[in-house]
Amino acid sequence: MANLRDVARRAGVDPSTASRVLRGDPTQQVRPETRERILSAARELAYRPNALARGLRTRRTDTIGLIIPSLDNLGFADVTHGIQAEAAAAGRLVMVVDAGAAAAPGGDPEGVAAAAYERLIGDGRLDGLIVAFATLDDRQVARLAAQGVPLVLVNRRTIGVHGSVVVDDARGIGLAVEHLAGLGHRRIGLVGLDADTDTARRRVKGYRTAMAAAGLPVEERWSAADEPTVEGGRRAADRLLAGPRRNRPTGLVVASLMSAVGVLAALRDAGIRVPEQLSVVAFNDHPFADHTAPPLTTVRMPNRRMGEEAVRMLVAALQGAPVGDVVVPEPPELVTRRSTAPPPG
Amino acid sequence: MANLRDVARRAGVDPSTASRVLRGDPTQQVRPETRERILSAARELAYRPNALARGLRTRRTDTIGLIIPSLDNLGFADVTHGIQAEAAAAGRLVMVVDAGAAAAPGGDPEGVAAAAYERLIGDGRLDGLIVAFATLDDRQVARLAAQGVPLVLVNRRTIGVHGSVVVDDARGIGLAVEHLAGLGHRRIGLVGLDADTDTARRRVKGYRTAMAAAGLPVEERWSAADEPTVEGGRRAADRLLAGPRRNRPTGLVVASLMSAVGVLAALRDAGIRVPEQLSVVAFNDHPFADHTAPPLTTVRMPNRRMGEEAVRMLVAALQGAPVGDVVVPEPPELVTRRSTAPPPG
DNA sequence: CTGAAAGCGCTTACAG
DNA sequence: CTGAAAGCGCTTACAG
Repeated sequence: MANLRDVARRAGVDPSTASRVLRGDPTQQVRPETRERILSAARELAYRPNALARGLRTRRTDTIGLIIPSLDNLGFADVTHGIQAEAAAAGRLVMVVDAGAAAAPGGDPEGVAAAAYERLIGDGRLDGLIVAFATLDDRQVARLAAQGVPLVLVNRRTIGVHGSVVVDDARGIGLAVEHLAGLGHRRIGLVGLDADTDTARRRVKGYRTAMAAAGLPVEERWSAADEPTVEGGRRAADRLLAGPRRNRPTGLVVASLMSAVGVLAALRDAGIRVPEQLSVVAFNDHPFADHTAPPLTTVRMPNRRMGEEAVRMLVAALQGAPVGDVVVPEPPELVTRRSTAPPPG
Repeated sequence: MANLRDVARRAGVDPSTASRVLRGDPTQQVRPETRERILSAARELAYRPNALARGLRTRRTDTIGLIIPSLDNLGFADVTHGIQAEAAAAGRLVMVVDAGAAAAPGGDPEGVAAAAYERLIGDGRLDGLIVAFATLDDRQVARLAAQGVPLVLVNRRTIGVHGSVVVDDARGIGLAVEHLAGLGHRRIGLVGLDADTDTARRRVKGYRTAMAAAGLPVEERWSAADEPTVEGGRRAADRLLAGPRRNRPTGLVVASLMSAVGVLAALRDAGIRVPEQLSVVAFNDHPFADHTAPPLTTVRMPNRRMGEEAVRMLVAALQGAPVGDVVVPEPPELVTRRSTAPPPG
């Protein structure tokens, strides 16, 4: 593969001149004919600058890292799409670390994420990092940030760490509560997230606020597993069903799409009809919600925007702009499908 | 951030000596006390070798690229898992190019894939490439291979390109046909893949072979869209429903999981009950098949193994081993759920 | 057992 | 307008 010296030789110039032309250096004046010679030499040799050499010299790799607990979380798919698209638009490569997939069977995704960080960041391969790990321990996030690596949090915040993009979780949960209340439900439960993170807390808070605003009593809260998974949702629903039958909620807001699918499955197994006996709304949308049994009513959060915004913020930060803590302004939207109806009786 | 010189200085040795110790160079003898000094200097300084410098020097980056049409194809999720897990186990980073996500809205994923290839490979950031792009044009694949980049194809083959891992597609489709035939179906249709690729062809061939073996007539084949998507499946089913009512198949084998979901949706919209009036089997499995309406009977292909195998082959190739064209030996498995039953009447 | 030198392929002041 | 030099941080023959 041809390198810069080859191009320069063929064009009869010094490598430094070739470099200036090929990089489009705006401060340098180069005679048009020289530039032409260099350009065609490069073309003829199919020259591609070596990213390693360039990165070593410039300390920029035009690559950003994305640390994510699992690519399998459908509620989060749009975030990834937004990140990928915006990165491509900004000419950045993205290196994805799917902690769940990379962890050994039965292994520890957080450990993997941490190790991946160590490797990627310490390595010098990355200009910066997007951390989309809502369940990652705050201290771990703080440690990453402390290393001085440009870092943007997505879908979470941590005290002390600046640079984050979130959606209005409270408003989203609120929409779900309002929807159920509007249908006439009075006993509305929340299947939340166990993790003690800002994101989980904001969803719970949104639930409380909306319930209060609707003049409804805050029902006992059944928490899903630490991870927003189908299994977590299933267990949460099983716990709910094992409880006393009276005063059981007639409507459930589930704080993650994956858990909602598990809730649906548990209810089906228990012979409880949705929505006739119990209504279910999921936080976060995905095309698959059209195809569950029954199709799930969801709150669509502006997740794609969240992903795009995170890339924009990181790229800006790499260029010296101050990072902020933004809430994506695009409002959540209720997507009404078949899993919600007026309460029984 | 500390570099090798810092470590060497602190340990009172030459950088070359520090390098030998830190890399665990087995050919070199180093006095235990020297090695200890170096090791603790590195520890104290939290030294991390710069991957760019090392890669520039050694021409190895321990990173492999993965080009994939879309991370959203649930039928393919296990392939990605296998790749990620095996790469992590082999100490390799993986750079994923999700062509669908990176393409501009309405843009051309194949173009994106090609451009990404150009950039990544020409760049020197990658040691090799896994191409999991069943619909990518054969010529494009051939061109990639011709560049001399170590490359392994996953889930596809191309004449002239050596190094591939596939599953036994024909056997998988055969299992589906046998399942339906065993239930008593005689008119079994195939919703195939449009793409003119080896993979699509092997699935069609599996269908013909299995039908012949069961003594059944080969039904007209309704092709799905080029891409294995929900929409493609929906359109294919609509086309089927628009045809003459008599001789309509009572059982359908759908050559991709995503299309099968679309088929289910179209049938539901048309008021056709599954499985009472029409049975559906999907090629490829995913936990979500438990949650569709109705839950989908599928053929589980050894996709995870396929992904793992691809990484192993690529890593071996990078160490000089010859590449082969392997079919994953693990047999496909029928996962019986609710979308199949004996034919009506 | 360890050091000094060269070089991977770039970019960027510095000259002229 | 263009060239020569230095250096990014490593590794690896080559000496001794």
